[in-house]
Amino acid sequence: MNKTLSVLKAISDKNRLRVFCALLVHDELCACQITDFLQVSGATASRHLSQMVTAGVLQNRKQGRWVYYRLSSEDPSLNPLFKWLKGKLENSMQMQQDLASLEKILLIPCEELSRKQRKNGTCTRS
Amino acid sequence: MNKTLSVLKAISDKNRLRVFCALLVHDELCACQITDFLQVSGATASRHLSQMVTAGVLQNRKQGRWVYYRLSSEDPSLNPLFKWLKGKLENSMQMQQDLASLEKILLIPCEELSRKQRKNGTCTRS
DNA sequence: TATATAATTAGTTATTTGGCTAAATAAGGA
DNA sequence: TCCTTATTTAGCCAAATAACTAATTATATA
Repeated sequence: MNKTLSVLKAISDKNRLRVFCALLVHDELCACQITDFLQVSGATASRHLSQMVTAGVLQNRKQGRWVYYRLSSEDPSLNPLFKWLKGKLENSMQMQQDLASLEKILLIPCEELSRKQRKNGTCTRS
Repeated sequence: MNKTLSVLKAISDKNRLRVFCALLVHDELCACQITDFLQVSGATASRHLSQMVTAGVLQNRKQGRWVYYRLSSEDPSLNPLFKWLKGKLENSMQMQQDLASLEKILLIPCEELSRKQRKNGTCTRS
């Protein structure tokens, strides 16, 4: 039960659920892209992401200085849950808006995103 | 998305998930039985239950002074989630223990359960 | 009608959670 | 090697949450 609870907690926060949705569509996103997308500090994004990894919802890989996140394929028993969430969320307004803003973010190279984040101290969409 | 979030929040607390599990097996339980089962004050149980009703996970019916709760059948789109949870949880240790203690609770008439709860002020299993 | 009582709501308190900044870590390039 | 920099961790604070007791509401029955 505790394992299941941590999975549920990992997706029952708005920002974490938004990340989950984003990864339903774009199978891999960099930490800096997720930070820009959520409009929170890098530290906050990082904490959300690591909670999701710990719960087994996401997995990550490091490539140079960048860390890329994707939905975990480790535990196939989560698939029905993922599928259900996809059905529930794919037509939500929030998700539509998020996907639109992601399109723009994905046009910007990671170096530039990170530079902007460093400069702004905290989240301010240019 | 907010609707889905409130469903997820409704089941991502340990005590609420325990209630959910109990109702997977016993399709209807009285508030006083749930209170005894969770070993919390009646007020606390009541708040958990009403949160689950508000989220659309449970429904209730009043019969005299007693209120009976069951899983909601209002929104069939929740069924896949319920089914998934059932599969994940039915073999958990916690659920086994909970079902065992429920068996004992169900032998006691509601009047007596409530009297005990009133007397004890707060939760203490006899 | 008055009393007893099951459940809920109000009000309080302690804990948890989510956000921030600053410091630490890890990796690439001069 | 030393510097830059993407991410994570540590430490702090405010808001949300879950627990309790006490007060209220709603229902049955004497």
